[in-house]
Amino acid sequence: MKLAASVRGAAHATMEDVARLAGVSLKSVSRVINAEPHVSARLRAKVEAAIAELHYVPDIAARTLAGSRTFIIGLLFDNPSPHYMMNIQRGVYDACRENQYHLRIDHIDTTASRSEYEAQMVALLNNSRCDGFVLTPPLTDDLALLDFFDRSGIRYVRIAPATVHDRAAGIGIDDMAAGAAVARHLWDLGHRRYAIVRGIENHRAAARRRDGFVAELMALGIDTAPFEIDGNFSFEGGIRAAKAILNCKEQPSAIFAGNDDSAAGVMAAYTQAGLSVPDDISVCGFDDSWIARSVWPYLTTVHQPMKEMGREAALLLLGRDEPEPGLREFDFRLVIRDSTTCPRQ
Amino acid sequence: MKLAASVRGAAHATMEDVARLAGVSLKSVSRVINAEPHVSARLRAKVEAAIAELHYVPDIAARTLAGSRTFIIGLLFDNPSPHYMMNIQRGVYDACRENQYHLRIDHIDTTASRSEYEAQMVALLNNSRCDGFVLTPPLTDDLALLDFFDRSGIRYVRIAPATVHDRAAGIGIDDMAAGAAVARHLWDLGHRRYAIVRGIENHRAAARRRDGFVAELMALGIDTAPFEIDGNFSFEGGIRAAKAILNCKEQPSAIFAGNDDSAAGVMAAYTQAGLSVPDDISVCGFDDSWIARSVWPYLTTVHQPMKEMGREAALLLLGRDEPEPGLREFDFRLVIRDSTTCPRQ
DNA sequence: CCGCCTGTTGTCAGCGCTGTCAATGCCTCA
DNA sequence: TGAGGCATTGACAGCGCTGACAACAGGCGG
Repeated sequence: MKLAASVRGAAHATMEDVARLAGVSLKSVSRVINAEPHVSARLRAKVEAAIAELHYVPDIAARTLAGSRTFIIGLLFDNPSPHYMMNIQRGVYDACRENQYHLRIDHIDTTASRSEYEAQMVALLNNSRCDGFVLTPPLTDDLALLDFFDRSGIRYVRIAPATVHDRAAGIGIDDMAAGAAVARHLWDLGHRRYAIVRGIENHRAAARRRDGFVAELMALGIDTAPFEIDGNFSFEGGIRAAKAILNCKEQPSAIFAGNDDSAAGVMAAYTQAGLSVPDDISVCGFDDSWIARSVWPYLTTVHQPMKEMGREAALLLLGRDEPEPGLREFDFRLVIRDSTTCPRQ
Repeated sequence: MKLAASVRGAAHATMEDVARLAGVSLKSVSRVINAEPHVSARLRAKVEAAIAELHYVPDIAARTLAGSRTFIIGLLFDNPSPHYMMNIQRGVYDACRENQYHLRIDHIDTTASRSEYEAQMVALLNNSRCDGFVLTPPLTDDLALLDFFDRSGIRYVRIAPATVHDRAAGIGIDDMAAGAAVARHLWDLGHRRYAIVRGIENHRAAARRRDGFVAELMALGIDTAPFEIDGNFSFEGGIRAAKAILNCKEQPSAIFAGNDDSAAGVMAAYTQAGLSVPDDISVCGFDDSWIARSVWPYLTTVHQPMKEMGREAALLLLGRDEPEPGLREFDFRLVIRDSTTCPRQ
């Protein structure tokens, strides 16, 4: 019975089995598997037929040992929002699995002292080598880390890079435009007084969204600059920020938060203060993460295809050759739900 | 410079280097690394000194290829709550990393038809072998899956098993007692009318919490059985459940939800209906996941040390020998926050 | 004093694949 | 027609480790 056979560790087919069946050399099978050049169509066809017939799957351990690749991709993060990371992780993970790669997840603490920071990087590499790293914000724009990787000859792909796009491959959305889209949505609703809840300090992409938001507002003809305050990308940070906003003399009618977690915190604080979202205050988040639909009212936010972005990042690293530098831009989408509406008269 | 040397893929020390430095055979080094018996203390000390001096780290690929272990642990899930999974994953992941193991995450759809279901299991194993699986609910109590693993001679550890504890190792809390603790908390607050928002149907541990909750209420002398309705462990499910509860003739003053996500949904629906949590309705969740502190009011819930449980599960699988059957019980903790209070007069 | 047993250490052949280098066949151009 | 060049294929030596088995030492009873 097939099932039983495939299950009990019963002799998986090896490359040698394939070579024998196809009547070619071991090396030729290897060439086909690795899509190397200089392989005739006829040979390739024979080998592929044999592979299919035997259900052959290459052994990663042997490939790693013999070759120079590790078949591991690293995902590096230092982001307080688990929702955000989870979506990216899912995409990276899927791409890895489909290609017989493993995923390694590592945390780097960017707030550590300089020397501790370097120690973390060295430990990262000593611990176990990998074929490339996917960098998420704020690591994406951490020049020290990029320098370190460049010096070490280690490949990486940056998610949501805000600076030096010519430096390795990047995946992102047009953050300025996304911020502008939020501004237009709120402006069209009739809002004229705004507050901004910022992200974490070194998250450059979040800063660009804020810039796009403000620039669009200026273009639209706003008369008072938005009140700005840090929100730390967290629910607690959002609560603190909202309390600060509630203490302002001039109350805004709309708030743009750096991510969904802090937006949820803002909504909670307003609700707690006896005010209604969206009737008393419109709130807009960013990311369209899980939490955007785990709060009431459902959050108006900007959807980023995080999973697809993570997937693309991994795919770039999977190839044998250095991914082209430059930014791969994905589409964002303003998702209008229940947390934004027209301001009270 | 040390850093540069360790970084540029510069000849990692191999077992042979260690053997030479320690003046012993290759095999002896291998024995020390694998903690095999029949190694004298003196030899072990020499080898360990050499390992430390060379910063030697065994090569997983070589170990996998030569030996019978894969150094991969699989985490299997089919749970709609990402928060829950994330915490477990973190624990499993940490344990793997510390021990130079890899983590593989796989999804099994338990709602698929019987034949599709079997196909999923076979694919699981064909795809890439691993040294053992960590099973999370509802997979934990899926007898078909357990049978399949037993037949295939594959090791596994069950998280939150509700049945057949003698069948392989299990990790969990005393779910009956946890449900009872919630009952007592609500009862002491003065509540006498309850509703229960159930989890997903095949999640046996959730059913046991519900049983413990009801049993304790009976013991305490409740006169009306709680109204029960499914909540699907999701925010949306919680909203639907709350709407159904709001349609009841007899309104409860307290609701016990199967997990935090559905509890958050319940709170949102009540708030939306113009009612106040906790003044009009007390709500208690389960798990103490991220969302419990990402909603307002902060959720009263039961804390399970999910990360530690995941960690322990992985550790059991890491050893060379079959983990002892039986349940390892962890402590839960009722976390009283803001979503529960005394009922209105 | 010998043989046997237990505990300890070593030898060696691969695990399944890739990189290097060599061999082969075929085409082009002089 | 022959030399040179390129495309295609193959032979073979490991990668770093473990499993099977051999070898050796010291302690014991007879």
